[in-house]
Amino acid sequence: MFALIDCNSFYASCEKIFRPDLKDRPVVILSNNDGCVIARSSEAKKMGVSMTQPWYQVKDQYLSKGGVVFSSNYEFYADISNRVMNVLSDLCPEIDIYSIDEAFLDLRSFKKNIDLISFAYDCKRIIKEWIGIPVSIGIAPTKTLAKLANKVAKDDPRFDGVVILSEPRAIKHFLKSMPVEKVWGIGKKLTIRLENIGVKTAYDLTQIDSRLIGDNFNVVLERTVRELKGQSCITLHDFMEPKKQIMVSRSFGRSIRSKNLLSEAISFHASRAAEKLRHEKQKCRLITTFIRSNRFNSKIRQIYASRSLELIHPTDDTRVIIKNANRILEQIFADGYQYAKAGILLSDFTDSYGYQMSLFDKKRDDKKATKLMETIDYINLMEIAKVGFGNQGYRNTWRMKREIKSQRYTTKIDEIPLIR
DNA sequence: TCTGGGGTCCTAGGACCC
DNA sequence: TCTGGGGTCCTAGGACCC
Repeated sequence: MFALIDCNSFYASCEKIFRPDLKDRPVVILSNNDGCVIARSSEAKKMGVSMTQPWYQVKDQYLSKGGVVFSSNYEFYADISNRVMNVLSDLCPEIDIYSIDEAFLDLRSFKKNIDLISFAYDCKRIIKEWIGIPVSIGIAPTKTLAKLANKVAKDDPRFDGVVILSEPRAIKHFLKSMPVEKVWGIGKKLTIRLENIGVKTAYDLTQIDSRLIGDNFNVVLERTVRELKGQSCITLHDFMEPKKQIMVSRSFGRSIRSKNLLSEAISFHASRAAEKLRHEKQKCRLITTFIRSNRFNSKIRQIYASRSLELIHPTDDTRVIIKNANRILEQIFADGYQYAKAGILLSDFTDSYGYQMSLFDKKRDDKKATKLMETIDYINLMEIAKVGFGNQGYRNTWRMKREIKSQRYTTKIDEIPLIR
C-alpha cells in the first residue's frame, strides 16, 4: 500500500501559521511578478478565484470582499516544507518527496495488520499540531490510486481528509464515480481523445483493450491503466535522482528593448543557475539562452529566440557560464522587439567529482576557480554580504515585482515573529 | 499598464552509418 | 508508373505535473 500525503492549499496555509488573525479569511498567493494566482485558501476558492488566474482580473473584486493577498515567499514555504517532510520521514522512513507539498509513503514495510485508519489520522494530527499545516491523505495499493483517493479526501468534506482504498469492490465503485480527467497523468488533450472513444470515467479507462492503447496512445497511458487496475508500476525512488537540467528564467517587471538590460538579466539568471548547479554537485556542458516577447500581447510583434552552446569542458564556474550565455545573447538578439522574459537552461551534466577527459586534453588546473566559487557561495549563503559579478547590473528596471511579501518568519533572524 | 517558473518523460523525425 | 533495410543517436517539441 502507498499513502499520498498532500498539504492543503500549501502556500496559503503557510501564510496562516504566523497570522492567526487570518484563520477564516480568504488568502491567495501570487506568482512571481505578482502575475497570477497560484494558491488559494478554501475560503478564496469558495469566492470563485481560480488557479493561475491573472491577478489583475480578480484583484478589485477580491480585495473589496475582504480577501487577503501575498506575493510568493519561497524561502518561507521551502522551510515549512522541510519540516513537514522531516516529520513524515520519522513516521515512515520509506518516503518519496514528490513536490514541495506532497510525499508518497511506501507502507509495505509496515507490519501486516497495522491499522491504516489510525495511522492516517495520527499523521494528520501530528503535522497539524507540530507544524500547523493541514494535510489530506489517500491510501491505496498503487500510487495512481493513492493520488485519486487523496483528491477525494481533499474535496469531499464527508471523509474528513482521509480516504483509504483497499477492497477491490470498493475500488471499482470508486473508479466508476471518477471522471477520467481527475486521474494522475490524464491532462486536457488526453481527456478529449479518451472521451472521443467513449471513455468517461476512470473505470471506463480500466476496461479498454490494451491493444487499443498500444496502437493509439503510449506507454505512459498503459502504465496508468495498469496502476488503476491495482498493479503497481510506479515505485518509490530509492535515492534522490540528480537533476537533469536547471532552468532559471523570469518575466520582467516591464518589457525592455535594450540589449544591455537583457544582458544584465541573463547574467543574473546565469549566476543563479550556476549556484544551483554547484549545489547539485554537477557540471554542465550545454548552455541555452532564450529571450521572448509577451506572448499574450497580440498587438506587438512576437519573438522567441533561443540557442544552445556546447562547451568543450564541463563547468560549474559562474564566470564561464555568464560569458557563454552572453555570447548566445549576442547571436540571438534582434533590435526592435519588446522583450518580456529571458532565461537560461543548463543541461548535459556530468558529476563534478570527475569527468572523462579526451586523449588530447591538457591537464587543467581549476583549483583556483573551484575555491573562488566555493567562497562566493559561502559568503552568499551566510549572508555575510551579497557577492555577484559586475555584469549582473545594478539597475532594477528588469527586476520582478513582489510587492506584498510576508516576512521570512523562520529563516531570517530579524524577521522572526515578535510577541509583545 | 497588469497573464509564473521549474521540472520530467516520451516520441517523431532527421542525420548518419553499414 | 519501380529507387533497400536496418540500425543508433540526438534533438525539438508535446504532454503532463506541481
